[in-house]
Amino acid sequence: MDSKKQQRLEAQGWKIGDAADFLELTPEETMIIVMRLALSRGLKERRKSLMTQAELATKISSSQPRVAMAENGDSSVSIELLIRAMLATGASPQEIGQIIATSA
Amino acid sequence: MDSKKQQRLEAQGWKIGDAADFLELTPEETMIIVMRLALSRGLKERRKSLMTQAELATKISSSQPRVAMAENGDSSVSIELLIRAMLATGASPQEIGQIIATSA
DNA sequence: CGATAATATATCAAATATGATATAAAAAAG
DNA sequence: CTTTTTTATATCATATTTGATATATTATCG
Repeated sequence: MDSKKQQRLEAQGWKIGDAADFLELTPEETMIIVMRLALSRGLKERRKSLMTQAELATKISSSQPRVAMAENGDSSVSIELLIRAMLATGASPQEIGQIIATSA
Repeated sequence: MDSKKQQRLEAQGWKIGDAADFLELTPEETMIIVMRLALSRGLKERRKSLMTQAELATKISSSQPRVAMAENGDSSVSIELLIRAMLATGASPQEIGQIIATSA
């Protein structure tokens, strides 16, 4: 992994490093992170074609900055908020399940 | 409820529906709750054949009471903890995604 | 270009989720 | 039935997640 991407991930609160550091993550921890990133990406893709971050924020009684953090994979955003946001874009449980199923 | 009784009640001005209607939940709120319950059930099923609640708690650095709450669909348990617990029972992201996809 | 809209980053108090602990209740074993 | 194990419920201090706000940065458009 190049150091710029690493710096970005660490700035977002993730514990990502080189191969040795990476071993400190259990497979389960890695799977959770990958699921969250998959949901983030899916959210950004869906939302962009439908509405602004501010509009989505209103739909889920949240704020534009939090939607931005959700789409950027910030570690302070819960999986539940990611799912709530996905649903607010019209995503079905099937689509959400598919994203999780194919994330790792 | 049989439809005759419902018709009688509605004729009297009552709005009869299911639990979601009664609680005035949006479709999205309902979906989230159903997802959580599906994960709870899946967790309980998987865990029971493999280990005790106390053993699972240790695996996810949690406590037996919290695992009990997770399996009983307590609202104070996050979707993330449910997923972490599922993974600790050996469930794959595919299986977890499948549970979510088919929940609603 | 300059203006306007959209998105990203930082901070914060309040709400929610957390593991731990004690212990009650229920189930299983003997 | 009695003991032992397992699961459920209650409480609590701590940690995390939250929406709100201010504002910086970036994209869009005229």
